[in-house]
Amino acid sequence: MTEGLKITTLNVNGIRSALRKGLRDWVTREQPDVLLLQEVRADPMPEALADLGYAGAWFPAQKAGYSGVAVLSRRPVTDVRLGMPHAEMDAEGRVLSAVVDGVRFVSVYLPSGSSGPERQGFKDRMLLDFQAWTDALLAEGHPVVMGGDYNIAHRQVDLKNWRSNQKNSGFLPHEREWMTAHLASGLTDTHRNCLGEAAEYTWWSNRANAYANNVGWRIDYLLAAGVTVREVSVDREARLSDHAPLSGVIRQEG
Amino acid sequence: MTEGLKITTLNVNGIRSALRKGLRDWVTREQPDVLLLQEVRADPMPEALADLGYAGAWFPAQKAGYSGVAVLSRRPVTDVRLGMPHAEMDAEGRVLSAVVDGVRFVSVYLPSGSSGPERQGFKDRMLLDFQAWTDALLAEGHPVVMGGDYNIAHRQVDLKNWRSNQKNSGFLPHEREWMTAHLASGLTDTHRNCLGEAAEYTWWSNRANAYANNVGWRIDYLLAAGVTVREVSVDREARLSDHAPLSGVIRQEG
DNA sequence: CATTCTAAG
DNA sequence: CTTAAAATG
Repeated sequence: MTEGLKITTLNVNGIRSALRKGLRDWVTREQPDVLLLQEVRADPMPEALADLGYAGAWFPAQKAGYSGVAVLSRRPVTDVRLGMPHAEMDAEGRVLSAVVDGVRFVSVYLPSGSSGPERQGFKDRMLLDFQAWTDALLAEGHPVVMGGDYNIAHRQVDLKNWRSNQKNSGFLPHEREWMTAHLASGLTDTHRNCLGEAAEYTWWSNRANAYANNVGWRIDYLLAAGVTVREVSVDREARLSDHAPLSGVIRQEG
Repeated sequence: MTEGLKITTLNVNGIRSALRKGLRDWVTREQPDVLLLQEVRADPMPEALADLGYAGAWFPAQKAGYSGVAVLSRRPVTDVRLGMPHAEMDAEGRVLSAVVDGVRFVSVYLPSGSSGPERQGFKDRMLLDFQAWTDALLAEGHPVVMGGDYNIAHRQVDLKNWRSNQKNSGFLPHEREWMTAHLASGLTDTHRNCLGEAAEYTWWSNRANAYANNVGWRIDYLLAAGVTVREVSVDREARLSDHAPLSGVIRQEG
């Protein structure tokens, strides 16, 4: 039974750092049933949540200390899938999925393109491949919850300074159009669905005083197909990394 | 006039780390006239002591973040000499000297051999070259004060566990013999001279609880030729790095 | 600005 | 165990 299943997605920016900053306490308090983590950056990832009852799968990058995603769950996990059928992206540990209670949970970490044209090109190629992979996944007809760091703000309300960022990676027109098409392929933006225009940012740069001034971006998403996610919330106060945990609860359709 | 000149030698294990740990406060309190620093590990070294009145010379390693020695002084510094006339060691920034008040002050950082045979071989070659350089320096007939991290404990009293370290770099028989010959070439071990068998350790490993258990080594020296150094002391409580500052005061001969 | 990994001690 | 730098975000 998926009714009432609580789910959280979080870019931890280093699992060890997030543990230092209180991830264990946060998990103990919030009691998510499924955790979708990105940018784990530790191989092997410390099994620091095992004693809290979480098991699941890691998919690290080939390069040590870089990228990597995880799906952790307090309920049995089956049918783990590491990566997409595409060597280029899979070397960086960016897509991992597993089934819990009949729902396939996907942890995804799309690349940043902000370090230069080469990485933007990589990001653009991954957008194409990830959409193809998503299309095939949705065609299977099973419920899907997809969470992660997309490194894309969809609309103007999804970042503080949209005007000055129109030429910056993360808010480029073709990235925003990709996100529109991604959602149109059959995924609900549950955060927008629950909170509408009041949607909150999920990431703040470490530079300057971005967090204090709430100069943020909404680049983390909780998307759903064939299942409903309610009570979506962003824990802005958590400070477990430069991203905020994004959580929701699975409810029966209708 | 060199009478009363206060001198300190210290392996800072990263000048920035030592600054974080209170090097500025320590210098303000102790008021050394000449500072001989080793393992500066920053290029360019922050000029963090300039406003306290210290100027002098740096000799960094070619490799960033590695080794490097400095001579800093509150009195005018002349005749700076970078390295020895030997390319192999000078790439690692291990010997630097300068004249203050007619005395040549040498900051020396002999290599560690503990990481393997290759580095022990390098250390052994440097022992030969450094002794030849020292012989030539002493032959000039001017007063010399030489301070630094020799990475050699001379006698059994100079380390806590001499028995178990007889086959470890830093207490190898040929290293100890080299130190005996080094002193015999005309240098006084001012620390032993002042404190005798009560000589204190100057370095404690970061591993285990070496400092708390005083499992240390005396591997830093303040040596003198043609000039007398009195009131030699080790500031075990300073905790500016894994080494303790070793200080003394220059007094007139006799 | 913050992270992890590396080489080195 | 600790450091500084490198790469990366």
